[in-house]
Amino acid sequence: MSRIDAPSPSGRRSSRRVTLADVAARVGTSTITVSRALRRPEMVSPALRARIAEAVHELGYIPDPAAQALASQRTSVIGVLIPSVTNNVFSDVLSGVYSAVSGTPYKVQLGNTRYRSETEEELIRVFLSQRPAGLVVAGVDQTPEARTLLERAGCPVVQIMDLAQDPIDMMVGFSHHEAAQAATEHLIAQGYRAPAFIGARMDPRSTRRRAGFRAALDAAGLPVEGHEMVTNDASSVSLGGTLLDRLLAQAPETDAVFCNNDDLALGVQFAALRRGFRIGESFGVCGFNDFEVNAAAYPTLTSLRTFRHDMGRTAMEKILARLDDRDPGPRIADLGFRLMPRESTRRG
Amino acid sequence: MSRIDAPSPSGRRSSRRVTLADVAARVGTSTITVSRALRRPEMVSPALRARIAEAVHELGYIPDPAAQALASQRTSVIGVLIPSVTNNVFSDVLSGVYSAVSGTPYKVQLGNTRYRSETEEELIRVFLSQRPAGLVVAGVDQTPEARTLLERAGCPVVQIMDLAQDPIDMMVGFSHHEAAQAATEHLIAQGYRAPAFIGARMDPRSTRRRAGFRAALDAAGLPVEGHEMVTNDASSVSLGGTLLDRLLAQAPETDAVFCNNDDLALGVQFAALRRGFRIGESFGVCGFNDFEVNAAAYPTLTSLRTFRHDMGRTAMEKILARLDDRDPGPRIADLGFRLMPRESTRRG
DNA sequence: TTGACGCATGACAGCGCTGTCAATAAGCAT
DNA sequence: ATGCTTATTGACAGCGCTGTCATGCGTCAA
Repeated sequence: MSRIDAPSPSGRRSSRRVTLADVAARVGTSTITVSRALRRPEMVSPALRARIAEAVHELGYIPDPAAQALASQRTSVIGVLIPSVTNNVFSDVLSGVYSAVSGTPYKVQLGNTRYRSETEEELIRVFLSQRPAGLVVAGVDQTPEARTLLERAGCPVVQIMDLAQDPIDMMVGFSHHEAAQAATEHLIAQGYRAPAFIGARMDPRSTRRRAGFRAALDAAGLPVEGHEMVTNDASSVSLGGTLLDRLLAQAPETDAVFCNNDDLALGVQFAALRRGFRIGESFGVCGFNDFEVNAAAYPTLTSLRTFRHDMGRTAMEKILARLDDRDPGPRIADLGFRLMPRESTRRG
Repeated sequence: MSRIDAPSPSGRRSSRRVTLADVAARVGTSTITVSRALRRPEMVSPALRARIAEAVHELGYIPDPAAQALASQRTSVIGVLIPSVTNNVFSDVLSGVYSAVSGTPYKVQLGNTRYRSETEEELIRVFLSQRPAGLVVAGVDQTPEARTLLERAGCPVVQIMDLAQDPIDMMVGFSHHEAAQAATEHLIAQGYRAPAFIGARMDPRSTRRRAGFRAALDAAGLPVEGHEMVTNDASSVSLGGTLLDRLLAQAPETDAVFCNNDDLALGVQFAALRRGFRIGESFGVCGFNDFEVNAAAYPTLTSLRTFRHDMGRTAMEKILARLDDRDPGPRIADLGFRLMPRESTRRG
């Protein structure tokens, strides 16, 4: 009984898988040559290569990733660790990731850290056990253990969404501190004299944004004390309104709000409309990220545009470049940000 | 030279992987017993099991998924095929998927079909080549080839987001036709006499929603002709405003709009505020899905709530139940919908 | 006491592929 | 013609794990 005719041991599948051996038998060559024809075509003569390609097509051969991984000690899986799948920020990043990876033989595997570093560390272990081709992690604030694991990963690693001086390997992000500072300076420049900060889900990046807000107030000689309203709860539009209520109870003189993100800013704006505030004139609102809704909102909502899609795409392109032995560019890529002034801070 | 001491052939990794053999050697048992202790603990005596667990912990053993997959002809990967990673509808579904899968040994692998059935079919082939433990696909409108592939997949398959009479295997969704009809009936019941439909990204589910809209108008004896404004472009908030402009140019008598989704509805509402319409009174707006923003919007936005998180979670629970030989419940799960009447259709 | 039975454990092969090294043919300068 | 390099192909083993079947041992009814 030849190996090829043997039924699968478990009998779970009715149709036996088409293997390299089947293709090789059809062409009359060896399995290793078929393998090479598929993975490193330049090593196989054009004539043989064509016959192999034909047989592959006729038989509908698809490589078994598990066997490839086991034999080669590498996979085509690129792991992406993000804190949330519902946060629009990360869906944009993901769309960039997928746009870069589509058309390549690599696959994305997502890990949801839920904003918890223990979960992140655990997921890193799980991913590494798969010998991934590359890894993308959100943020620069990994635990020391996680950092060590990643440094020894033996594959390209990109930290995204933030910047720091000591990349594990590569980094694609922007300065949250500077971006928030620029936003706050805009409020001050527009003449608002009592700007406040509203924040939810105070992760490390949000904390840096608050620091940028404080730096701008300090530089302008404006008081910070009492002009912040933050929570660690998950962000939402309605929470923006809630936090505005609390803020105004605490600091009624507030004439502008810089929000951690656009959801909160939208919620603030809806609540301000209810209160009859003249948004943009006596009351300024600025968001963060600049989602598509901002330009359509009533009034249109000032924000700090971040390049989330580009971050995902660039991170993945750097990994792919390294895997292909091409130049991945600078270790640290600062994608910057851009102030988008709109009606909500127009000042008449 | 013992096998265990042999250097890895490629030398790519500095630290050799901890294998089952290492654990077995430490405990003084065989690899197969260690394997069983981990996968089917009831087959191993408690005493041995405890010593194995200790050795696993001390050595930091993590199984190699590729080797497991190759030997057992099954993986712990559950594939999820969705049309978009940025559409909030699918991020909610995903969060449900991840909530069900977290804590289990299964991993989610995402496929982005980009609303194209050829891409979907190709991804199904790629996923099947990995022998997934289960598969989740969006919609019920697979190509005949895709259907055949999925029927022969040899693993649990769940179609989500929609309902039909002939599930490939299992189905979790709701009736888009009935939901849209209910929304339109609400507009009519509130006294709007010239309701229109606005839609973008007219995929099969959107098309069924339009059919529901038409059915409601027909039943009420109201004209459909000229009261629809649709596009196949991707949906966005600003597009809602654009489509409203076009609609009003075509049918100025329009006194209410039922939108394909909440993004469009929000855009319609913003544009209507700009035009000075009295939203909810002389001009009604109704969305679809009921995102969190709706309840906070100004005015609050009527919508049809769908249970997206639950769809993802239920689909995954059904797969996990089948994998554990538990009862997955009915083949077809109708999660329904719920009208959420708010200010935007209040009628004074 | 004996045979049947179930439980716990082990030996062995092989999943489908690729790394390594060997073999052969072809090309080329001397 | 000779020796050497380059291009093309193949043989073989083994990646780390699990399915299958075999073995040993204690239990229990007859």
